[in-house]
Amino acid sequence: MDVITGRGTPPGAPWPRTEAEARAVQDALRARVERADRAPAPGAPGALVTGVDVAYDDDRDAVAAAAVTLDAATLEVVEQATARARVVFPYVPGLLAFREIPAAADALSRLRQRPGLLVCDGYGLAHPKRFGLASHLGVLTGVPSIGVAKSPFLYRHGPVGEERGDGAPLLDGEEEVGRALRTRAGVKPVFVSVGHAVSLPAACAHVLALAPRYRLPETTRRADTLCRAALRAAP
DNA sequence: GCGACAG
DNA sequence: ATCTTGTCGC
Repeated sequence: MDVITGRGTPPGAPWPRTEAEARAVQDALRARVERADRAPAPGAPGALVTGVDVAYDDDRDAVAAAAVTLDAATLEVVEQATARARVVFPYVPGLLAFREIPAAADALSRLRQRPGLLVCDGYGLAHPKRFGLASHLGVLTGVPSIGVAKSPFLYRHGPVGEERGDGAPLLDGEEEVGRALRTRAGVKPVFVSVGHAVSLPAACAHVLALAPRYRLPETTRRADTLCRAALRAAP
């Protein structure tokens, strides 16, 4: 698919190397997040949903990314791609995108079909600058995106019902920035936030449709397994 | 200034 | 993210 980042670097400007440069990029791109929902309906037959994940080996300075596209209705794999690269940015809370996107965009660019939705590991609008990894990847590709995280990051939430589908607002003070969503009865919830061109209710519906059995969406499970395999594949 | 902090 | 075995439970 077409990724305007080409091999992972935005056109015109080199990838940020310092925290200050990275924060400036977030400030510049945040206005490009679309609010209107143009993602396919959750579980829509034939709709394509792509999970993206990245694995690291800091000792070998290596990263591997994977993009796995599933049919939204059957959750079967339609196509998948991987990419390997060097670590270009350290992990800094709030700047995760600058560490993950170069390799992730490379893997995405190797997909033949453009998906209707991207599912990222981490957050979108639930971010200090309201521009987390999911929003960043959504804006760069133009594809609607959501973020599904495994921990609440900087945010708080009230009690979440014990049944699958129960949820509670993720709050930054008074502002709702996402949702703690139970995908499996009695299991720790996941933390969903809007990335780009998707509403929060729709994002939650997508997550539930993508996670019929396990805590995490099948998209992220598949992408996680694949990028780990790709990392150890080529020493 | 110090601690917390998606992956 | 990653270092790591067995074990409890559906």
